[in-house]
Amino acid sequence: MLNNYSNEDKVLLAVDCIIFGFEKDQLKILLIKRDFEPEKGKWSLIGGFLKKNETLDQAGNRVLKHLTDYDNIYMEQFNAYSEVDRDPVDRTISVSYYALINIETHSALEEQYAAQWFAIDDIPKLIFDHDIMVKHALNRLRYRATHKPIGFELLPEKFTMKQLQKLYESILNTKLDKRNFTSKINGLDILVKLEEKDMNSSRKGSFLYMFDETKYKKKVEEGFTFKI
Amino acid sequence: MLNNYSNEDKVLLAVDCIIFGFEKDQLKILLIKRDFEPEKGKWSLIGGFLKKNETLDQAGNRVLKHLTDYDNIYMEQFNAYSEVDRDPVDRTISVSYYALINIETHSALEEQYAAQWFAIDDIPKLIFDHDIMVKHALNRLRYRATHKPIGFELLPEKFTMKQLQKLYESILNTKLDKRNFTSKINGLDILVKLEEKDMNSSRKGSFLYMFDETKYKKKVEEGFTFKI
DNA sequence: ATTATAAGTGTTTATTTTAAACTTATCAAA
DNA sequence: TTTGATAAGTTTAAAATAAACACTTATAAT
Repeated sequence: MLNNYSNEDKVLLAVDCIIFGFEKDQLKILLIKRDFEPEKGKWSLIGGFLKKNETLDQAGNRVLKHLTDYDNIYMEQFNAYSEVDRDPVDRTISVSYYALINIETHSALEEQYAAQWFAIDDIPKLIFDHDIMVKHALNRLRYRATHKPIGFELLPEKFTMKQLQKLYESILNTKLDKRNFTSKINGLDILVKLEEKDMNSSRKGSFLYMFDETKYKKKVEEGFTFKI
Repeated sequence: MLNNYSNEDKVLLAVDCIIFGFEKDQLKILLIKRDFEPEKGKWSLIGGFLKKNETLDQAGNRVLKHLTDYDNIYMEQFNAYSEVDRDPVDRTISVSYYALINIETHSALEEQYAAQWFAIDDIPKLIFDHDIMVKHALNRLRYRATHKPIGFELLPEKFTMKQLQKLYESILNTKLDKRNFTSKINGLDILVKLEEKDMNSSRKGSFLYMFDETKYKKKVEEGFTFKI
């Protein structure tokens, strides 16, 4: 028997990232205009090739750091795509990640890379199989939102209860009852209510909240079922 | 800009399968004795390399067909493993699948391949990162069992309510109350109760059931939450 | 002072889940 | 043929959770 794998086929391995953000009460994803052929000028996910000496997680982080200049963005791997002709240039298998980022603090290099945020219900046609990746990423994010707290990575540091509700509504694609939502979230005991109010959206003003990071992360560990 | 990917690194892509079966009231996985170096003679998952002209799903099916001589085994991809040194021979990324099979009807070629079924709480040390793959596969199977009906692919055609309960218990690693379990399962409306009884386990005999395949598959589509 | 607006808050009902134990069918042995 | 042993089969009540639902309040602008 062989003790090497020299007869096996090698392939290119790409990492593609669905970058979720939340802005103006809308869930959005970040896309770039592809700047090389084929499909140059078409909208595309952010991606890159795995290098010899890095893990997939590292490749994903590298790709995101390049674009956003931030390290340690929250990412989760979710599926590998392997249709033989998915990339017309060369046989490429893609492992996809979704990432959650705070749009305000990561405004960074969007212009430089011809990147643009698109509301989730207004996504243009994407290259290759990227459309289906986005669909799967959204499903995964929905699952995430109903089994672990969400928002820490997506919302600004201080946010209103309404913003949090809108975040859930846009992820779950549904309307929620304000009273039920509030008591469910308060029941999780992951928020800190501040004295401060946001006076932009009403005369009365709405109290701002922050996540209690320790409690939040503990709940992420534990998991639960958030019934919508 | 380049319109090819000639500067990118290519890697080997493997598919590894965690094959679940259910026998003697126990959830089991099928392992083989690796017959080449390195780690020759050690227990290992069933796997193989992705070929140039097949998808990952096809590679998984090919690997399983080779071992069990069956096509169209139920499989689900669940994670890619990419630690740089995970395989000492060459850089290899593994995409893992779990498969569900009916041990009785797939007894097939196990001996020929030095394959052996191991109860899930009695798994030997495995090569490389296969231990962690098994752990993740079990988590995924647990999730599967609490969100879609399970059993069709794992149980014999006719089975008792107790067998089904034992299946759930071994997947979820918990004890369930017989009365609550029965009414929950009956509530799903996916079983057909036969006139026939299995007289092996008691004097009274226990009724045999089959899955109503149409209803079962419909529920698999829909999904639900099975609270344990 | 009045008005307009979004924020904030509680209770009741319906549904789901959990807990919990006795009866029944059958075979084997007396 | 009666009796005993064994696992199969069944139901209800209490508790917890989720869903439905509408009025009051704080504030800025007029």
